[in-house]
Amino acid sequence: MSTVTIKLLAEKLQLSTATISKALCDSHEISDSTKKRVLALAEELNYVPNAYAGSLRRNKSKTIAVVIPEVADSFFSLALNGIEEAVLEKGYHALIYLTHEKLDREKAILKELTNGRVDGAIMSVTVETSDADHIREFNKKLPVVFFDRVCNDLDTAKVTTNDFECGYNATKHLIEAGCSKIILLSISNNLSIISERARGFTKAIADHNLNEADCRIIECTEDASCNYELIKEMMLPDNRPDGIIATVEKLTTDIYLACQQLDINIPQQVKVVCFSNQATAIILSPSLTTITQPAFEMGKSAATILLKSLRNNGLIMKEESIVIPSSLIIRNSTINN
Amino acid sequence: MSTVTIKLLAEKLQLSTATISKALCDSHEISDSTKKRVLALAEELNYVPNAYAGSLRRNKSKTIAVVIPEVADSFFSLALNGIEEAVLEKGYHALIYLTHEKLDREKAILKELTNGRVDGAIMSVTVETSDADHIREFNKKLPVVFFDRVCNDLDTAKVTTNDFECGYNATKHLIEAGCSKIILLSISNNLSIISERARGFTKAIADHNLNEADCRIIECTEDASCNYELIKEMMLPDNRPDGIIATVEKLTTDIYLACQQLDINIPQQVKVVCFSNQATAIILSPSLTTITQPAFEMGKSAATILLKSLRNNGLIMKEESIVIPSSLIIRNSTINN
DNA sequence: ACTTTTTACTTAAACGATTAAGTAAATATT
DNA sequence: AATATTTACTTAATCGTTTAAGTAAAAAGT
Repeated sequence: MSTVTIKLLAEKLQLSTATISKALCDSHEISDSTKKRVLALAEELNYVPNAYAGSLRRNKSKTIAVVIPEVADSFFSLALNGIEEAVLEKGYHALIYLTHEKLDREKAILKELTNGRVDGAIMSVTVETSDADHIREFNKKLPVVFFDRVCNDLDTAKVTTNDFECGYNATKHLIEAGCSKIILLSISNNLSIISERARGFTKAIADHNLNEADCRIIECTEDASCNYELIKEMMLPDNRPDGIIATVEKLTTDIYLACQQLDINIPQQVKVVCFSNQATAIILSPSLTTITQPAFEMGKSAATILLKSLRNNGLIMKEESIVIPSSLIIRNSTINN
Repeated sequence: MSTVTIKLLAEKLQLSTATISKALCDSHEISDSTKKRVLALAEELNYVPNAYAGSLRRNKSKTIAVVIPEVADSFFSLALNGIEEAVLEKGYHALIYLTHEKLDREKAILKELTNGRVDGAIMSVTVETSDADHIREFNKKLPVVFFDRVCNDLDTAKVTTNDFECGYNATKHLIEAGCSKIILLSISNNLSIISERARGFTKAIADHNLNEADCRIIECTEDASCNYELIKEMMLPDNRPDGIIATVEKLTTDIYLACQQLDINIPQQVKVVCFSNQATAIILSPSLTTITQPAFEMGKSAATILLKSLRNNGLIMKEESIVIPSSLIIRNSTINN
């Protein structure tokens, strides 16, 4: 019942460990008959090479790290599925680390990972990540690919979606549906994705000559109950918006609940569009207009880029960066009457 | 810029590697002054111990595997968060593997993992997993903790929720709300959780003297569009149910859509309860009665049990098994009038 | 003052693989 | 037939740690 190693195989076959090792990777130095004997015994004894012995010797772990804020919303869930698919295809392994939006966690994780445990990382930064020193330090040793929430002052491949355009189009869509007092619910202006969406929002407001004072950007917090109160307050009659854009999925519930509570009709009194990948968008009442991100593809692309670079020299071409467009799916929450 | 190893520290301080190693783990064999010098240099040079060298030597990887079907629905997402929390707390690492409900994948994953890569596994089996030989084989070498979808013929710790009761209570709730033709939407009777829920369903039907011919169990498939058609067909006027219990979250959308399409009113014509952890249940129209599982806690408990066993001898007490109850949250989809 | 114990190290083997370098026998070349 | 090359191995070093066993000097015990 002891573990089956190359050494054991060697003993049983009266060969050296070198021969076994070479036979197993089909080296030309080994005769066909020996290869067959080795393979047969390996099969019989259920030999599985020790993962770490090889990693240590070759300084390659065949493992990548996925460092993301949470896996709670559907974006990261779907992205993780995409990552796993790419990783599986190439025989790699994926370690998962959640930062819970804490910069300190992100730093600690990256520092520990420079010890050979992984060959590279895919990450989406926390809301707190404003400077990129810790990532740059990591990146001196190992390749990094960003997806979705990127760090722009780091020169590496990034997989993003067209956040600026989406911010613009969502706003334009609301304006065309008749909105003139539009609010963008943000969560952090640190975040690349949010600031891009906000830029698109602002530009659309300007391009369409809306009163800029009526179109504000409101920062929400990490605390769901706070957000609910914030949104309710925002919806008080005196300066109520007629359009809302939520930059993150989880605000959907707060918005719908607040409107229910205050007896405000969507879409008649306020139109709503959310950046969201929720499957339930279609069965909400009214069904929710969303900007749906290509989450799965983004995860898969990021992993593919990283793995490709690992096949070469571990150098990542910034030019590998890719923008995969999201789609505005118009449903009843923004349709007139 | 070369990697900082114990050997390098040893050279710089004119000490042996053994001394460095011992100093770093605060061994009593090393003087305080030496320890200080070592720690200081290690800090200065940003020494991080090579993960695999240690793993190889001690035959411990400080890594566990999470083997689950998908990470698409909110149950597994939340569970993964719980697992990550426990793993983080103990300084472990988590590798994630998705089986995509394929038994072959599950087998291949488990086989590869017997090579020292992980110290144990947490798993929730696929719908195809009817016999447990491959898991038993794995379990001969390494500890396994099941959560949610368990294998009952394996003698190890299991973290489950009270599926039987929940099946019973959901059914009872529908009966008390006036339903008499209740349908349970299943996905596979292989699955421990589903068969338990179905047992509860059947018992409640019997206990309340409902006509058993009117209360069927219908198997859905992996294919979402099929399920939609299936549900639509089921809702045709001739033998339409007045109550539906969905054993998995993803069926929610199909049910609501089918009812919208066929202009069937929930809850007046049909009452619906779903096993679901979706945050949006509350804003559906009507809001959805759910059996909400303690997903986060289940994941965390499973990880905690595994890690605890690893601290000891890697032996898992079946007695560590724990059942964490779900809650029936009654909302408008099952309320009369 | 002598032995014993403790302190603070070092030496060297080990974990399980890979691989450069060496070697003896078989085969090919001239 | 003598030399060169190829084949099919083996030996031994290596990756970066940990740890059992060894050791010399200092401290303690008698």
